[in-house]
Amino acid sequence: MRLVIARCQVDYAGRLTAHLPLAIRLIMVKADGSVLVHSDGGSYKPLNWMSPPCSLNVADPDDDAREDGVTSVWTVQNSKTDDRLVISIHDVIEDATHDLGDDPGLVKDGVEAHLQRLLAENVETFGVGWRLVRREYPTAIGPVDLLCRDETGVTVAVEIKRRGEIDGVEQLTRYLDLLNRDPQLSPVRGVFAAQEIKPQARTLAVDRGITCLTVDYDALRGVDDPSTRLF
Amino acid sequence: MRLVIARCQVDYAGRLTAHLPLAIRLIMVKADGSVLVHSDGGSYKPLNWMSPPCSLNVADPDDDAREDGVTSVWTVQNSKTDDRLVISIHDVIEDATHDLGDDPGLVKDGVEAHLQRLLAENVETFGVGWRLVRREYPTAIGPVDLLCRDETGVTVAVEIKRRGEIDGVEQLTRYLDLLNRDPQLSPVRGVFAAQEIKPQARTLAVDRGITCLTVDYDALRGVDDPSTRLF
DNA sequence: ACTTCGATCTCGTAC
DNA sequence: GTACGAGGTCGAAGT
Repeated sequence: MRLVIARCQVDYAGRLTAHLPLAIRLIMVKADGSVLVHSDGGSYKPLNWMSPPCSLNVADPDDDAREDGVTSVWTVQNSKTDDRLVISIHDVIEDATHDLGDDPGLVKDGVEAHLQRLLAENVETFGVGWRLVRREYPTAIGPVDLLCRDETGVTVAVEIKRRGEIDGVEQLTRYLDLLNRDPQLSPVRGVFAAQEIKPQARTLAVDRGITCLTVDYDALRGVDDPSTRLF
Repeated sequence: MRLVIARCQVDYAGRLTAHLPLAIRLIMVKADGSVLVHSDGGSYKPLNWMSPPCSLNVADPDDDAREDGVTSVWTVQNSKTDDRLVISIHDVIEDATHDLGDDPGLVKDGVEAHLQRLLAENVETFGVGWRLVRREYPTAIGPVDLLCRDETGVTVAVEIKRRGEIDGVEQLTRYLDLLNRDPQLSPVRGVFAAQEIKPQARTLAVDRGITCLTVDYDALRGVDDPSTRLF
């Protein structure tokens, strides 16, 4: 990884065009060739960047640029698209390179996929006698998270979210409209399951006859682990 | 901005939990207190980070950690939420601080707002004889991007997106429901215009009788009067 | 202050 | 490889 602190100007042309006026910034060149331009604020997103695969070319400025104080022009060109980042460097304040080696990568826990897997493996969370028809049941407008049958054999579409908001209720409503057109399945009822359901989403769901279920992720994970089972 | 190259382990606990095994990484501490942990690959997103407002506390490791080789423990705590990032530092390879000053910020061109302006100025893109009634036509549930009349005088509501997805079709549907209640306007038909329309969004739109149109931004900018361009 | 929505979204994952 | 949805999304514009 190469870290350069420099007074520079940056221009991006690709999916849009963007321009950064002259200022001191950090330019990070990663081992895979990607380039990030960071200022000393904001959040994790760089002001400008180029994603891999790309290549960096360093050239001398033309006469006009040299007169403006440019000492070096870095062109970062994406190898697949025609996206291009041009960094006009005026002054280099620091330039250091370090070998970081490979990164073992991030391990995450607690995202929606885990919740869906846990619920698929424990459909009795919804009620005794429930059966899973399939996970990611396909429809023309996208897959339904879980398709189940309840203890009476009625089909149930389950929408799972980490945080239940109105969008999720709308999504489930669309699925129910579509599924209920299929005489093989109809009537289909809906369950909206989330770790946390916003009051507005709950109100809308109930108004549409959709059952809401808040799920305790830690408790559900506990069900999976025999050592923590109560009996 | 402080740049530290260090062999470290990182743990995040907040909206999810995440863990980074021991490796050499770049730790960036920005002037606003935010912290970014980058590896030497991937794209612009850090492996882990803490957004402002937050504070950094440096402490000595406890005995267990010290035996594992930890020399210093950095705790970055968000001031608003209870999100917390814990960086266990084993070896510091470099530690440098630079004053970057304020950044004048990014100037962009080519985003959805520009697409809307271009289409408003070139309604014949939709068909010969079309007229623009107005841009941002106000309704009780928000403004319709473009309200037009087609060559037969029928009112058309146009929803514009850079990338057309299901949300946009839902939005247009709500506008059409509302506009069709107005006897002065009814019948109103819909056009969903985007640089790129996802198959699922297209399916839903067609099912609802909405016309889909993919727009070539560069071609449209080509027919545009150069004097009205941003740059 | 709060909400809504776009984004060079990025990133994972299923098909 | 492509397509789709989630995200510790971030950030800006409008209310």
